[in-house]
Amino acid sequence: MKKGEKRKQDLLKIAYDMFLSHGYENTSVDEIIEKAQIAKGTYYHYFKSKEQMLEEVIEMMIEREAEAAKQIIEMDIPVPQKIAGILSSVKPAEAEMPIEDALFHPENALMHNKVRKKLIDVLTPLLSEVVREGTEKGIFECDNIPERVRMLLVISNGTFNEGTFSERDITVFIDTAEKILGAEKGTMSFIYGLIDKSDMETDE
Amino acid sequence: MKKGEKRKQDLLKIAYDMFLSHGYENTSVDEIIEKAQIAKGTYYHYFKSKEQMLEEVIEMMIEREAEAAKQIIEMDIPVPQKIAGILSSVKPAEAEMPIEDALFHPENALMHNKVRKKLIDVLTPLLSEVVREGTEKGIFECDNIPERVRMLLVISNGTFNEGTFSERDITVFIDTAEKILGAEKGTMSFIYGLIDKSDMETDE
DNA sequence: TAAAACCGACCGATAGTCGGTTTGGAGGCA
DNA sequence: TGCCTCCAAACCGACTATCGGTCGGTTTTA
Repeated sequence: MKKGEKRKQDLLKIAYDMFLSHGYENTSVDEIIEKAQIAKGTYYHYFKSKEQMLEEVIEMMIEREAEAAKQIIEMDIPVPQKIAGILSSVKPAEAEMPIEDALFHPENALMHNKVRKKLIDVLTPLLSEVVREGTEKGIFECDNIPERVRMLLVISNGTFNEGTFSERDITVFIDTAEKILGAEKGTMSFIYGLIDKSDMETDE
Repeated sequence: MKKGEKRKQDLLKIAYDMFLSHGYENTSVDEIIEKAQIAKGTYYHYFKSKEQMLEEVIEMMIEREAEAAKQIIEMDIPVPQKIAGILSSVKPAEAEMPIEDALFHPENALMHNKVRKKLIDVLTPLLSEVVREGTEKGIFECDNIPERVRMLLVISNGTFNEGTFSERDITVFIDTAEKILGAEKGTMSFIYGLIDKSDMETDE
């Protein structure tokens, strides 16, 4: 890696950490260059704007998530499990990350949304391939697979990523997923056990 | 209405127009007070910050949408039509508004998302009541109505409000809606005719 | 020796502050 | 009723701090 390339990666890493811990809006370019020990001019030698830097940071995040998804696909596990695994990428499950937590603070809605939107775009084709595999094995029966998959991702995202959710939400989600993909009732019910109950409502 | 209250409403109206036409981020407080012919201090007498003003503007928008939804519910039309009508509130249909158009410009992602998130919260109970009515009439058959309704709103929002969508998306949405609510196949297919094709992909 | 990397003073715009002035209406009083 | 007092709400605009971004120039590197 060339000298400049290394520096750029360092800057991205620093920004990545700061954006997540304090939010994009609350992180100033001055703070970034101060932590990186470089001058303003150097920063703008590598990035044409703060927002363009955000795009690259998001790119980094997406690539990681996509890589994780691809690994799940390669695994020798039942198709429904693969789907559940990838679905967990959109929603922060029991994964190792304090990363995602910060993403939910109201402060950085901008980054939050850019990430999720792109993530859905990236995951749709990957997950579609898995579903197609499932139809061949007779587990699912449906047409328009990419559209259905995207819909699942949108639901998962919109249901489990916005604040809290209830046990019923999980039940309904499983039911809906089965119906969208044309699966036997109960095929996906194991998902219930995978959901991270920590941010679930306890009452009602 | 007291003097001050009137002024505040005027300011909100001005901000509402400007936020929609130029975006929240691209509208400065200076521009607002210039158009309103008041001083900086006066502005901050009514709003503690620009963002807090945005909250109030959004509140205004939500109330209007909710009011429109309530009117649809009161109407003497078949239950599925009511649902389609309210669903159209989340998604800009052939309605009279140049309003919504501006909401989609990438510039004001912030406002866009705040509005949609809140709108879903407000519409969920209203639409749930309609669906309950539908179950009584035997049109739908499902449990956990609020959760299912919210899911429908999330899908509608995530599918038809993010950039472009295809004819297949509509087909799949209708199919999914019927399955989520436990309706006969074809019950909701008239939705197809309601979708504003103007922002639909033409190719593929 | 040229390009890439780097520097930091400077700039314009912007959200928000602050100390002070004006206004209008409620209450006291003749 | 008419007038005065007084206080809070309404209003003012100069000022500040911060921030993203620019620019002309210097140093490093291959």
